[in-house]
Amino acid sequence: MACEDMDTVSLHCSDCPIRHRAVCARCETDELDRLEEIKYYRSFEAGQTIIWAGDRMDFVASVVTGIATLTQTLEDGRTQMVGLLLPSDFVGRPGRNTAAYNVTATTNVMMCCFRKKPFEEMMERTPHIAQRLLQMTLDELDAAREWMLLLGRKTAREKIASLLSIVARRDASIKMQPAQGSMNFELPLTREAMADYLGLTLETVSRQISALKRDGVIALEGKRHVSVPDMDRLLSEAGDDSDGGFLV
Amino acid sequence: MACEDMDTVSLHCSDCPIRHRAVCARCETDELDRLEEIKYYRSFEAGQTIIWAGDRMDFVASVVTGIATLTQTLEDGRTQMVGLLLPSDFVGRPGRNTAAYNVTATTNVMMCCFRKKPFEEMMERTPHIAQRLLQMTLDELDAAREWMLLLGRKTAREKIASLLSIVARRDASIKMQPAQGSMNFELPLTREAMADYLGLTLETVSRQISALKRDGVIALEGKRHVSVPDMDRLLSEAGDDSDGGFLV
DNA sequence: AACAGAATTTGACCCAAGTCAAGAAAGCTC
DNA sequence: GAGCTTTCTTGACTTGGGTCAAATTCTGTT
Repeated sequence: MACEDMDTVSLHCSDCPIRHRAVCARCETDELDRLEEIKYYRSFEAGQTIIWAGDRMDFVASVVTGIATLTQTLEDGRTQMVGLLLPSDFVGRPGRNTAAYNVTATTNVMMCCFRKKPFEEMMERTPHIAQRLLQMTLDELDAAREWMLLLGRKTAREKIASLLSIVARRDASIKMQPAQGSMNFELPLTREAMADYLGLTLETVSRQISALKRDGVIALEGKRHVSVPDMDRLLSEAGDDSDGGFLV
Repeated sequence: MACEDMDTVSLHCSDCPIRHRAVCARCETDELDRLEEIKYYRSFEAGQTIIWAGDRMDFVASVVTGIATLTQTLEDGRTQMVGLLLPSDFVGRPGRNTAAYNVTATTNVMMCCFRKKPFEEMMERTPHIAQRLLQMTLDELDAAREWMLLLGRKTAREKIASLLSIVARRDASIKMQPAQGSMNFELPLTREAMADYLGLTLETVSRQISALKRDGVIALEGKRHVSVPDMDRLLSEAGDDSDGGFLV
């Protein structure tokens, strides 16, 4: 009935370099053409706001390349990141037509957009799409809850170690490698964005990164390239019960 | 195609005093009988753990009466609440068979459970159920993100004011009344549970409640009954941009 | 009504992270 | 490569909320 490996087999647009995780292709091959019809591309420069909270949203989209963030803000300007969008991540909410969060490009971003109305109609015709979206949303909810534990109960050092291991894990999964032993990767976020992610100030982020470097947990080449000699050490600094049910 | 007011019309089990928000009844009346077949009730005493993180989960459920919490814990015992389950809230994750969080009854709790396998089969036959669950999960995700803003960026006083206004709003919606003007309600949580919700210690919770009382924002009768002379005042203390897109 | 145990409040003290401020380093453009 | 701007680091100081400890109030129970 359902596709056997829904998690790995996804819709591959003919001209997108990524596989959109939203849709399972094997089960719904006859829907591919329709999806092609309603899609279009938009690109954004680093720093540009893609969507303002409260804006009318007439599309849903997949991130093709680059990194974007979801943020929320209090009147006095305090801001909290509530989502980090990497390539293949899904943006938008079927069944709602105004955006709830600011979406900002932190690097140059290419998005593959689908007009919302036809996408929703397609969801009604092809139940597996709704089921797949439900899976993805549940995964995001788990990620949000892990993030809540981080925000509410972890120390600054643990927060930084957690963020580094999350980025390392995502990076490894893109390269199709296991996240263990020694690793290097690029930090795709400024210190300020990291602070907004972690509920800290950028000064504290900087200090804790320096401390982890001083203690030999990580090494830096330039400001953005991180190498981790021992992932297990980093994970234990993060305070997680190693099993790794973690994400975004 | 879809039911017009999916949010208000929900499945009403013949002998449950609540309407389960998971399923739209108007569209799927012929499925009611099947749902009756696979359901059963379980009750739990205050303080009892309903599900341990990592346990095998062979059911999904609706809370019928009482209050339960989802919590996550670090090895050293620091705990963070990541979900608050009030009557009509849904527990469990179709497509996953181990629990990710501890579920604990904070009051006596009655749950209406559905065996997972048949429930999932029903989801495949009746697409609207998956769509309804998707809506609910997206709502929960929004709530989680609002909660992240609270955990990451609000002061202790703002956190308390936010929690009180959330409880007030939920309480009002149960009583089918608007959440404005002056209100009274019961606090269904201990100071410790509030602390776990807010990422604080119970001492800080107590101090901030005393401060809000001293400043006339709230009044207490006993330890648990709260009256709010002016909801607008409370909301402004909470730091939200009044519009009220808030929840759980 | 008297006791026991839990929940809550309050006080005194401390420290992790915030604030403010000054430099240093890394990217830019011309 | 000189002169920008932006990003990052580091220092000095402050403070909000944590910790530890001791009342106080609430809830039963007998």
